[in-house]
Amino acid sequence: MQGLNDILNLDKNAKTRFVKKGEMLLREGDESSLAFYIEKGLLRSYTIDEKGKEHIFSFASEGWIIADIDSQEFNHPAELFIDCIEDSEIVVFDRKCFKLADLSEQQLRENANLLARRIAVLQKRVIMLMSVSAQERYSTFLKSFPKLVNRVPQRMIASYLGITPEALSKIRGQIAKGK
Amino acid sequence: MQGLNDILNLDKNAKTRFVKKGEMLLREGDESSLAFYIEKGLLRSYTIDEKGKEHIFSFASEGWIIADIDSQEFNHPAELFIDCIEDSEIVVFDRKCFKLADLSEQQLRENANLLARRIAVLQKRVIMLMSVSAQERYSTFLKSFPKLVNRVPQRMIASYLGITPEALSKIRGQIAKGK
DNA sequence: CAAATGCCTTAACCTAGATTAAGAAATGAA
DNA sequence: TTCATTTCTTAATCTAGGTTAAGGCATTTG
Repeated sequence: MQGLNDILNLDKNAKTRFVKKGEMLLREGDESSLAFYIEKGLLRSYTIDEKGKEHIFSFASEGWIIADIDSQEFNHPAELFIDCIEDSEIVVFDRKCFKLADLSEQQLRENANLLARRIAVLQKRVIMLMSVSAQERYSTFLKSFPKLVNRVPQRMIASYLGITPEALSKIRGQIAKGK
Repeated sequence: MQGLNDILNLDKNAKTRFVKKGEMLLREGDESSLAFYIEKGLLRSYTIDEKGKEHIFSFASEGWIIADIDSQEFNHPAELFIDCIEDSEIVVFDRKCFKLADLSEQQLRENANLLARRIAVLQKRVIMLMSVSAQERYSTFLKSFPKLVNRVPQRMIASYLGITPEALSKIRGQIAKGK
């Protein structure tokens, strides 16, 4: 994962901000190339469909970056909302800086690393969504993000897994009484 | 999309190969950092689950690159199989070269571009898999890849969409008789 | 503190898509 | 060409997970 120092090198204007639970940092439709490095706390990115239902695309806690890379890369307005699940301390920086001609080789390499890791996560996620049951997806989530489980509300975990809170509750019940 | 010239610059050992329909280029478990640029033809990458069922992760036709970026980035054995849907002409190159210290800034920038675009595709795919019906996913596929529709067998399109061939056939039937 | 709002669970019912099966059409090999 | 194999379709049945609804806990907020 890309660290804070790297970001401060990439964008000299990066600023630390303290944000409150529920505070919205990016809205669908925004023309923004901002990204957020989480110093402390927990954020999420998500879409809202025509029926008003939220679909969580990612969580990001300490040491992670959250942004709408898709729309930024193609200069589209944001598809994702980003807001805070906990009061958080974040570093706000501009991903436009990642494209500037005056980046060093070292910085370019770090950027490529960041992107490659994100691809890895997404590749796994797509394969999971296509091939395994909700129960297995939940088990995998528990193994992959053990520290998030107690910080993220159930309904958001359900949304991340692509199921309803009711379905997750049922699955948890089944696991509790020994499968 | 990264072009052929860029690849030849990145890996001087890149070689053109003519491969037959059905020919397997990468197997799950392989320790390989090969990637394939498609000059002409059509390849696919996919997993096979415990029940022996195939799940297609991606197609790649003229001008595209196909590889198991996840396992390559983390030096894991391959999770994906890659084989040919049509007789194809491809350029085989080694993604290890993308990490070497002597790449030019220009080449690093092209690599970052390639990765960012892949992220964009995957972000859209994850959101689709989580939030829209099989029928809508098929419609989106038709719009996104109109040239592939007649070259890829239905059952593979179904697999890419995360549904069974029977379900896709039913959907096509419904669309044919005016929704 | 109490009221209010959200969060989690349970349970009854419903539906999209899976499974199974079988026949028709296309493809390929000899 | 013929036979065999794979692909596509249709239809009957089944099931994971969605929907709706209602009650019990938490946690905000005044």
